This record gives sequence, structure tokens and C-alpha cells, in this order.
Amino acid sequence: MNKADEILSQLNPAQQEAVKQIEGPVMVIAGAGSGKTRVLTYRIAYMLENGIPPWQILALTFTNKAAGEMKERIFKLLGDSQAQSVAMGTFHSVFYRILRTEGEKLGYSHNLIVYDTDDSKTAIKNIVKEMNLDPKTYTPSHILNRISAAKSSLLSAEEYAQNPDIAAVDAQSGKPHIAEIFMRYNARLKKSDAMDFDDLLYYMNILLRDFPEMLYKYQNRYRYILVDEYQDTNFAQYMIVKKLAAAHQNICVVGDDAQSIYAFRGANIQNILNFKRDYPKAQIVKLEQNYRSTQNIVNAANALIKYNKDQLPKEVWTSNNEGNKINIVQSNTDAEEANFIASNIKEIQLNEHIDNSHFAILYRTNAQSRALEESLIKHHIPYKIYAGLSFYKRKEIKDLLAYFRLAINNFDEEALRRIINYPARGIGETTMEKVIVAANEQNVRVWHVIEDPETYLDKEVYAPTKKKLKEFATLIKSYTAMLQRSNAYDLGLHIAKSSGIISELKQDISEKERLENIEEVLDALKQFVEKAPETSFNEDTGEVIENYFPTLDRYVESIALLTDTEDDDKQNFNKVKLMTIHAAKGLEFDYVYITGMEENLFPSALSIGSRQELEEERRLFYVAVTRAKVQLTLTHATMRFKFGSLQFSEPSRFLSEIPITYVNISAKASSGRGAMSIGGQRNPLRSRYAEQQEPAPAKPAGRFVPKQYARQTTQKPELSIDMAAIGKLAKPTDIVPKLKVYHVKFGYGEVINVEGTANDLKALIHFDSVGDKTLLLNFAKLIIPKK
DNA sequence: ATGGAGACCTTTTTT
DNA sequence: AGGTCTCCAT
Repeated sequence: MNKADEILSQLNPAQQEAVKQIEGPVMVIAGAGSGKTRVLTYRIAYMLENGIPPWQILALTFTNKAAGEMKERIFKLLGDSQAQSVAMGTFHSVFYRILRTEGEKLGYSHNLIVYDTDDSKTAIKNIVKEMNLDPKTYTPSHILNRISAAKSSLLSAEEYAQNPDIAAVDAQSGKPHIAEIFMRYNARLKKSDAMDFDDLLYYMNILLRDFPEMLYKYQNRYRYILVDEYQDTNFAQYMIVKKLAAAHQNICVVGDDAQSIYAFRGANIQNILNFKRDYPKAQIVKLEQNYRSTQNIVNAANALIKYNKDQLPKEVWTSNNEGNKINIVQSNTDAEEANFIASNIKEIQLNEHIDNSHFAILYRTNAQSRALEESLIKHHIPYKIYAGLSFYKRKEIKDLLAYFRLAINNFDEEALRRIINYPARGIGETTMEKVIVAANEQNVRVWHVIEDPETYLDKEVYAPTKKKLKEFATLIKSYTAMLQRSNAYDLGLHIAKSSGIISELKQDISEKERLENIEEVLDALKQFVEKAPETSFNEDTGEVIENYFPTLDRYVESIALLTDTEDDDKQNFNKVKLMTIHAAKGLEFDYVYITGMEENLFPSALSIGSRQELEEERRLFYVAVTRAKVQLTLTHATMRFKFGSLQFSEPSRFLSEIPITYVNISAKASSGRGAMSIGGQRNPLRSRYAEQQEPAPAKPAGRFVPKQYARQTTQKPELSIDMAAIGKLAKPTDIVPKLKVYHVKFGYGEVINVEGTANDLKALIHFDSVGDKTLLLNFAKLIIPKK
């Protein structure tokens, strides 16, 4: 049996169908636990086994984790390094890389940096202040939401400003100046040579829309496209995928409409519901067999999701055991709820010898983790909280990274403002305000004012202060000068020391943890340097780059879109896992606790205003329920601390949507009352909820209608050089010593030597104009000239 | 310019 | 409850 057949033999018939159909559009509707990741990875492996070059495959995911997992599994499957050449990553990271390469066309440099949400909010906050608007009305998060929604719908700031419907919504909410903030915010990002998360998708669209040669280039590079979690794509992502796939139509999307939980940030469930309309020839495969959970869990999940109107019909089933009933446990307070869970975990472990790592506690909001944490500590149960405050969002890390960023890109205004007075060097608010006013009035960058204060600042700023500004600029410039000479670790260490960050933290014993975090970054830098490959290659020209040097800017690029430290399985393998339900998507655990099953918490009070929002909450519940393999426990409390005060809460309506045959309801014993018996045929929670149900208030419509994208791009763009006139494109195997060749960038040359095998052929070529170059033949589009 | 005390506001979910 | 912001004293 050959390897391709071997791959297929490990799949069920529906999965095989999804894997085998390499050409043409395919949509895989993958029910929870039906082996979605398996299908994706096996499909890529199958493609590779069928001779498709790895670099023609583009696999897009939503999280770094999903991308990493896929890579690892393909590696295990094929046992060679082919997986390394597959372009696999999050939408944001893949397009960031492309935009760094091509960004000059849009007026950005190769140093293009990414602003995270914090940077964006700070920038907006400052703009609101500069415009003398009321910061209580114009909150950064609300404004960023509006801007983000616009960018995700491919609406420019100008279009936003001119759209009367949007103006009406903003005027009605008392915030008529959002459009102007939007414009200033964009200008500011541009001046800083920076993009925010949404820009990465927005400008990728612009690149493909306005530059036909770019569309042509990337359509032909990525001939096979796979998209994971397609139900979570927003309009900007949808359009990129559509454009890239337009030429070859080899697009495979995988998703589950029932697990769409990101509409709040612009995901459009219609993208998956309308796939058949976009690609009429599409083959649709449904994966309906659940391999993960017990029958009780699968049946309960099926039953509750039926309350939703918007969905593709499917019936998930399992041949697993019926399993235990789902426990519903009521407690008096959130603290009791937490104690119950901790002691329940202990009890199960005592009886069945189950490792901590097989337990997960899920919640709707991060704020709920505190009470749980306390109980776990009290019960001596090791745990790990996922997300929360991610490593890269910690203050000290952001401070150090701001130094790195500013060294790489002197124009990064957010980084500059963050660190110009940290550690304190006597440059306070007042001075910075004057600097900013001067920069705005004289229409130069803030950096220029700092660099040359005598020219741009008047006598109002005292000479000693000017000197301090200049000294700061000099310090940063000394780092910049070292960028290409020192490796990432040496320079990083130098910056951490000479900037004063380390001594500042050393002064205060209570900052020990922050100091350790700084050391962790330095460790990471060391590893980055040590693990750096010796050679790399340029994807465009195929040129092999010897002595690849691990510089600090390469490090910063590599971590720009990481939200958390890589899952350090070594340390966390024996810990109970705590996370939000959103963070749990795609994961599975034997024992799952879903906490805070209460009205206004789950479903969230903010999401019960419309049917669409409520249905999203229900899908979220569906996701949570289907994480459990063996035992699911739902807990709710009658009283809970909210904003520091104790509040009463009613059981979640979702509890009543699970048919009574699958559940086992009990009150928590510690309150003194015995377990509550299940009375009658009806779920008692149902009637309880029905009594206090109120009509939902109407919500103003604020969502954008995606505009149709005017310029269609199927026409073949003209290349700057007419290749056919020069000769014919050579296959890698055509290249032999002494052959005369033509390269788009390096011109005419002669092959001196060829080495390597199959997909890794390299040639040393002497070019008339640029001398000797080693090229990777799979990437170097060499032409054999006409005689 | 800095730091501390008290008022105040928050809470969805994340690349 | 906890973090952020404002104001006031140094």
C-alpha cells in the first residue's frame, strides 16, 4: 500500500471524500468532535503525497495554536520536513508577512509593525484628548469597535465619513466625531509605519484589488487554499480568500456553522451558509459522526442547538457509550460553586485515578476565574489559567518590546510615548504635550522633534529638557545602529540593561516577578538566536541566503502576532485547565465543568437584546458542551459577586433547553439541604425561567452592510516583463550546468553547478550583472532564453 | 515632576 | 474587587 492509500485507510468514508477531492471547491461541514483537524491535516498530507509542492499550499487558521498543531501533525504523518514549506498560519500572520514584503506599494516600509489592541486604544485615547472631546463619551473601546467593524467590512475612513447611515448612527449615539477620530487614527498609524490587526486584512485586500500583478503573483503561488473555522471569517477575510482562489478554484473550507462564536467581532456566518452560492460547483461533505463524547452529551448538544433558527441541517451522532448523565449543580454563591468543583475533582481523582490535565473548568467571562482559583489553591489542585493576561500584554514586557520596536522603527509613536519617560528621565506630561503640539503644528513626526528639539521647540521648553529629549533620541539611535551588527540576544540584553529597565525593577523587591518576566524574554531571545537556521531563502527570487543572521527585528516580527507564550506542555501537563469558552474552542477534555450558568452571565446580559445575539450565545454553549468527552457538569449559583457586590441570579435559560432525560439535577450538599430530586417529567428550571421572562428590548441597528467590491480581478494583469518574448519557463529539472538562463530580477547568467534532490534542488549561477547567486530552483522562476 | 490617596468605573468573548 | 484616573501635596 502506498502512502496516499495508507492515509486514506485511516479515515471514515466521509472524511475520505473530504481528503480526496483536491481539485475544485470543497466545503466540509464538520460537526463537533467529528475529526475536523484530522481531515485538514490528512488532506494536506495527501496533497503532498500526490506531488503537490508544499509551497503552493496555503492553510489559514484563526489561532497560532491551530496552525502549530496542524504543522506538528503533518510532520508526524509524513516524517519529513515538507510541512515546513507549507504556508500555514493565522490570517493575520500570513498577511503580515506578505505586507512587510509588498508594503512599499501602499506606502509602508519593510519595518512595518503591528499595533495590538492596547496600542490602538492608547492612540485613540490620545487623539480624543488632542481633539478636546469628552473621554467619557468617546471611550477607546467603543471607538475602536466602530473602526474595527468598518475595516472588517472594507470600509475606508473616508467612506465611513461620507456614509449617511453611519453618520446617523454615530450622531444618535451622541458621538458625531468618530469619523474624524477614525481619519486621525489612520493618519497616525501611517506616520508610525504601523498597522492594527484589522489593517492587516484591510490592506491585504487593497493590495490584491489595486495591484493586479500582486493578485497574479499570489494566486499563482498559492494554488491550493485551505481555510479552517470558515464560519468565523469576516468580510475582509472572506474577500481575500475569494480573490486568491479565483484563478485556480482549489479552495477547501472547513467549519461548523453551529460553532460560529465570533460574530461580535465581525465574523459573518453567511460566509459558510452561502458557500454553495459563491462556488456553485462546490462539493459539500458533512462529517456527522462524533468520536469525542458520550451519547448523552451529543444528544444534549443536538437538542439545545435546535433552538437556533440560523443553521445548516445536520445530525451529529456517535457510536460511543451512553455515558453518565449531565450534572446540573446549584450552589448558593460563586465561592461555593468553586468549592464544589474543586472537591468534585478531588473525589473523581480519588475514585478513578484521573490526571489533573483531563479536567477543564470553563466560564463565560475571565472575571469568573478568581473564585475558582482560590478554591483550587485551597484544595491543593495544580491549575493553569489560559489567556487571562497574556504574557506579551504584561506591562514590563510591553515596555521592553517598545524599546525594541522603537529601535527598529524610530517612527513608532506609541512605543515612543510609552518609554520616553520609563524609566523616569524627567520628561513628563507637560513636555510631551508641547512636543506633540509642535509636531502637529509643524507637520513633522514626533520623533523628529525629539531628535532635534532646538529646531522644533520654542523657548517655552527649557534647554535642560531639550537636552534630555535629545539624549533619549541618541540612546535609541545607538540601538538602531546596532540592529544589523548584533544578534537579537546581545542587543536585547544590552537594551534591557542600558535603558535602565533592569535596574529600575531590581530596586523594588516587589517587582521580582516582572524582573523574571524580563529574563524570560531574554531567554526567548537566546533561544531564537540559537535555533536560527543557517540558511534561508527569498521566496520571491529563490535566492539562498547564507549566514542568515537572527537580528532583533526578525525576532520582533516573529512574535508580533503571538498572543500568548507557546503552550509549555512540559510544565502544564498535570494541571487542571481554566479558560473562557471562547478559548476552549477546538479543545477537548474528559471532565468539563461549565460554570456560571445564570441569566445575564450566560447568556450575557449584553447579548440578549436580539435573536441573533442570543443564538450566538447558544452556539457558545453548544461549543462548551461539546468539549466534554466523558462527564459534563453545569453549575450555577443563586448569588454571585459582581462589581464587588453580591447579586442574585436566576438559572440560565440554557439549562432548561437540555431535555430532562440527559440530566441529573442536584443542589449542592454543603448548604445543609439534601440533594434536590428531579420532579415530574419537565425540567423544573424551565418553568422557573418562563415566569420571569420579559420581552427583549429593541436594539438599534449599527452593523455595516458590506459593500460590493467593485473592481473584479479576473483579467490577466500585465507583468512588467513579457517572459514569453524572452524564452520558456524552465522546470527545476531542466537546469543543468553550462545552461544559459534568464532570471526576472538578476538578468542573464550561466549555470555553474546544481546540487540537492527532488524538491530541494539548488543551483549556483553566475549572473552577468550581479555575479554568483545560489538559487532554490523551485522558487527561482528561471527562463531558458530563445536562441 | 512625581507619588500617594481617594473617586470611579468596569465586565463579554480575541487575532 | 481590582485597576485606572484625578487631584493634591511635595
